[in-house]
Amino acid sequence: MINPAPSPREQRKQEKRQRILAAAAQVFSDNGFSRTTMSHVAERADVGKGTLYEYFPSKDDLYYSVFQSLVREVFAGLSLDRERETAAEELMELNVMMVANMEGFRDHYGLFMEFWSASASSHSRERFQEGFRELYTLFGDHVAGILRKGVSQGEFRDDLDCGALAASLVCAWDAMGLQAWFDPAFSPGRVANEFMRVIFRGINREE
Amino acid sequence: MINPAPSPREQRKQEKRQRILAAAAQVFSDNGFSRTTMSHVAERADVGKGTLYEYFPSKDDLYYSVFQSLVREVFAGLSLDRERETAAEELMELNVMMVANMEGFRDHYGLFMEFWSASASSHSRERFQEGFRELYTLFGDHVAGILRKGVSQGEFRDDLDCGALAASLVCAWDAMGLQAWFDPAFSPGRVANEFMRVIFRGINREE
DNA sequence: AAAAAATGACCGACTGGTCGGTCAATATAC
DNA sequence: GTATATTGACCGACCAGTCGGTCATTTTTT
Repeated sequence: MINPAPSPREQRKQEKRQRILAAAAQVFSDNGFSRTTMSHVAERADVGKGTLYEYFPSKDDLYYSVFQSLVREVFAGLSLDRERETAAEELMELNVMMVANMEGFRDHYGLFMEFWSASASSHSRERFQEGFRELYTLFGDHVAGILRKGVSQGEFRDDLDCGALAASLVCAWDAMGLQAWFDPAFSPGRVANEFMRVIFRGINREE
Repeated sequence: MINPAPSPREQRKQEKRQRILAAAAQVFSDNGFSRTTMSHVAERADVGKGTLYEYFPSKDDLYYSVFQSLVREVFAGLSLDRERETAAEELMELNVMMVANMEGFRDHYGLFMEFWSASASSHSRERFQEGFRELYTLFGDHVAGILRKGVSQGEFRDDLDCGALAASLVCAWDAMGLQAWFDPAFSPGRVANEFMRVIFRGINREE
């Protein structure tokens, strides 16, 4: 153990922090950044307004913390370490996880949208941009890695631009989630599957 | 002539309306909705604050008008009516136009992001959602139409789910623009071309 | 064609309300 | 009893939207 021992005091503090974070996520998600007030968050978290400021220095910081915790949650929902025999299997499994994630995070898409737009114009846009860039490059690199593995194992054609293709896959998945949020009739599962079918036919080496 | 004659007064009014709209687009784009003040817009448009309210009933309305005018501009940048011999040609030409649009609108992506998020949580989310849905279904239907044409002409495989595939193409293009905005190193041209190459291999009937 | 009258575009000081953040008072933990 | 945590009343910066008044332009009158 590196961490000595969480004093009960410290522990309660962490719990309260989490409670505030959860309440904030909820309220931000329902009302958007500028229409949520700190009092509202406090009420939802069942603490006094002043207490919020014991845990987070400002509204902006609270917002950013919600962002961070959601990003972490997204990563947690994706297990990127499971290795499979073939690259195709890995890619397919990734697709399944993405679709599951899209459906699981449907409620949070409003939040994500605002985070995007925060990274465009918010007061603390740099932090958000940085966070997103990290997310995308990490994920994109992972996908590119799978593609390269497939190429070197002779599963996929060897004339692929793996970096570019990985980027476009990430884009497509990303935007499907967005569409699904927009349009209740949109079925990410159906669209993603048809999409992957075509992609596979496009990248597989013909025998 | 149906329109009788634009009195010089009326004409100047229209011009000023445009000037305000342009200034507002600029300021909203730079600062985001909630951080732009009407005074700021007025200053940028070089009119008095009260004048704004002669042309637009409220800040929300002004914002929505900027949205509308930008959507119109996007459509104008796309010529969807040009017919080509083959569906493949049409699709490729669409790709070229999309890439051109991504590059042309790079400066406006910040605005678009906020519009998205406005359609999530803004006070007038219904209007924005409606606008976006219209945009996407129109465009998606167009792409689906091209795919169906290709199928019936025997260019493309006949087992395609054209609706789903069209939706995923639209998603991919959409998100590429977004990525390009995020990451200056991202080359939409390169990514989109590689992407289309794979897609074509995936949808073409093998001989 | 010149003067008078009418119009409506234009303006910015002002108001009413909102909300992030503070801090003195209070409660709780140890 | 002291330290730590919590609270909500309070402050003041900020801003959308209003309104009474000004003035350039157009229309009507003479």
